[in-house]
Amino acid sequence: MRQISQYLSVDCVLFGYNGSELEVLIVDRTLNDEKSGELVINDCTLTGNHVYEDEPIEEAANRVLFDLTGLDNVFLEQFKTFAHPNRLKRPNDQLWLKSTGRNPEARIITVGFYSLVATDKVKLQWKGRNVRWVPVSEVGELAFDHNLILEEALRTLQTRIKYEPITFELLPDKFTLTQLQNVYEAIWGIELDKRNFRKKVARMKYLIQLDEKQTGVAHKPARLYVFSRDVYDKTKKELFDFTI
Amino acid sequence: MRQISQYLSVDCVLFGYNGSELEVLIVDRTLNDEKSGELVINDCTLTGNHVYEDEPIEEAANRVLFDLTGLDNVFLEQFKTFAHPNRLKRPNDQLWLKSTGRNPEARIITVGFYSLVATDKVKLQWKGRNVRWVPVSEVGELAFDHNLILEEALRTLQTRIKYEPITFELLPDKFTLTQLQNVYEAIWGIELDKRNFRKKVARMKYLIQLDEKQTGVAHKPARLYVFSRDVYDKTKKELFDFTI
DNA sequence: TCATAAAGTGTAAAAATAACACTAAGTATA
DNA sequence: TATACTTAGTGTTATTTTTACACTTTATGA
Repeated sequence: MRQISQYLSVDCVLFGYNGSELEVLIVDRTLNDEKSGELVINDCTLTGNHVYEDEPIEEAANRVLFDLTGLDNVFLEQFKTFAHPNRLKRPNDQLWLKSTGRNPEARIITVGFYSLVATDKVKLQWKGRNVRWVPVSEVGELAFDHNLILEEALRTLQTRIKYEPITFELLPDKFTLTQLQNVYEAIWGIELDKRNFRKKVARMKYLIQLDEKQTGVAHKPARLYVFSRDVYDKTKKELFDFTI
Repeated sequence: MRQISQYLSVDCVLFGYNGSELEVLIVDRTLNDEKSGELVINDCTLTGNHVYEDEPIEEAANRVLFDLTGLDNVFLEQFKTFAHPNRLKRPNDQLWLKSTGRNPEARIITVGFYSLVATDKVKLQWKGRNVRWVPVSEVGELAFDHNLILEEALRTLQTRIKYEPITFELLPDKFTLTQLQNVYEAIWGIELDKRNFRKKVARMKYLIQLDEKQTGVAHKPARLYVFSRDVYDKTKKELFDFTI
């Protein structure tokens, strides 16, 4: 077995929620011709970066996230690795690899992570590149194999929220039950019954009702809730059910 | 960004079922000193292999599986990637890397797959190395970070069988309900109520009762069942439930 | 004070879960 | 050939969960 030519990177699919739709963080990728200055590449990618030598991949993913959002200790989970030898063989991707000094023949292994962030906690910034939230339903063609990566991340998210209380990560610390319901609806792309939804979450002990209400809304203000990780950690063993 | 020194491999956690316990395929790793002939390494690993240049990782995983079992089209799923820079820094692992001509300083990225095979369909063989089924509960210390990989694979399996009908992969084509129940019990390490279990599986349309019975057993013979992938594929959209 | 807008609430029928013990049907053997 | 052995196979009841469905409450703003 000989050493093969390859690189290691992480891609972070950052999901956000704008109050009505599920969004994902997208970065512009532009390249100007060295001589003519002409714009030769102008498309979009997910957020990602290479992994430093001797850097664990989880650390690399956290670094990408921190550089983008200034946030630390954010929900971040590895979901799949993409390493097909042809994943970056489209002309623009080859051009891009060359322009950044990489061997375009090499395999680039990327480990996919997804992350959930409450957009109101975040001020975006990234090395002067244009970063922005885009509704998942409006994401067009992305560079590399990033459409595939986004699809897989979304599928993972849709499944994961059925069994794990991670939707809170997309909301402000204090939120209303309607907001919580909206998050599920946005991720699954379906509508849920309000009364049945509330009956269900009423069973979640880790959802704590506050003595506070919404303010500044032109209608009956809603009660606010918080997610208690403590209560969740204490009770999650009981929650394990043997559904087959 | 410069090219870093690293390798890409796959590790396949092959789960089997022996009729009462969940088993995993384990390989001996031995190394003799070149001069003295003395046995310097004698431990065990999961089954895995490097990924060829230009080979997709799924293909590499299938290749490992095929070389071991002669089986093709077996259930095989990627579950996690392990790439910590120190994952192979124990003395025996360093020795092993050197002896196989690899730079022991390099990072070895391994993509973990797990697979379910009905042990009665399999005749083991692997490049003259000693391969054998070991009950998961009896697996001792493994080389590399393979105990961690096994743990993660098992955790994934325990979760996955709650929501997806993959336990059939561990059984002969025709199986009894008791055998099916035993598989769940072996994977979860708990006992289930027979009557309640049967009520539950009775709702699975893709579980087809045959007009056949067990033979050669010294007691009332059980009805045989098969899993119908066709029926499953047709109904699985309906099965998507919005449990939160 | 009235219009507007979302919050918040209950019931009944159907389905799923959980706990629990005996009879049936083969083989083996005395 | 009768009996022992062993696992297969089955039903009920109480509780919980799910599903479908519509009106009242409470704040703001005009």
